[in-house]
Amino acid sequence: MRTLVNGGQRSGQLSYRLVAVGPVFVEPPPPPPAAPAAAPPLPTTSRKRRPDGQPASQPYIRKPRNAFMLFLKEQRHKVSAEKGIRNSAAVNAAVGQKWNALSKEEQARYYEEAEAERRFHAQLYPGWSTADNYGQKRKRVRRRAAAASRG
DNA sequence: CTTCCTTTGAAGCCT
DNA sequence: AGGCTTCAAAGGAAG
Repeated sequence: MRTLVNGGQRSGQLSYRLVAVGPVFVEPPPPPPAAPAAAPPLPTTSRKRRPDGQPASQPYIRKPRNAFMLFLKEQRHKVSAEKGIRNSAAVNAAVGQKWNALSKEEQARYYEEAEAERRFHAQLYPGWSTADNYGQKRKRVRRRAAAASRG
C-alpha cells in the first residue's frame, strides 16, 4: 500500500483524492509475485489534447503503461543520443528492436513493473476502464493497415 | 494548433 | 471466440 501524493503532477492539475468515501481500499490488493522495487509512477499529464467536451474539472485518466512503454521511456534518451536521432518515431522503432533483442529474463522486469502499475492504477481508479479513453485522441483514424501488417 | 508517425502490449469493440 | 482498433510515450514532421 502506498500513500497517495500529488507526485509528478504539474500545477496541481490532477489531484488524487483518496478520501474515505467508501470501502474502496478495504481489501488489500493481491500480493504481487515479486514485490515491485519502486513505486509505479503516477500517470502523468499529457501534452496531447484533452478530451473534447469534457469538463476540465474531471482529470484525464491515462492508460497504465505496458512493459514496452516502460522500456521505451527508459531507453529513449539513451538510444536517441547514441544514434543521434531526435525523431520519436525513429527512436521508438530503434527501441523496439532493442526490446525484441532482450532475453525473456531481461524483459521480465518490465512486465512485472507494468503489472504493478496496472494494479496501482486500478486502486487509484477502481471504476476506470480503457474504454473511457476511446475516442479521446486523434480523429478516430482507421489504421487497419497497421493491425494487418503486424499480424 | 492538431494529428501523424512508430514501436509493443493491454484491453475493449465488433462481428 | 477471435480479429480489429485505440491508447499508452513522445517530439519532430506534416497538415
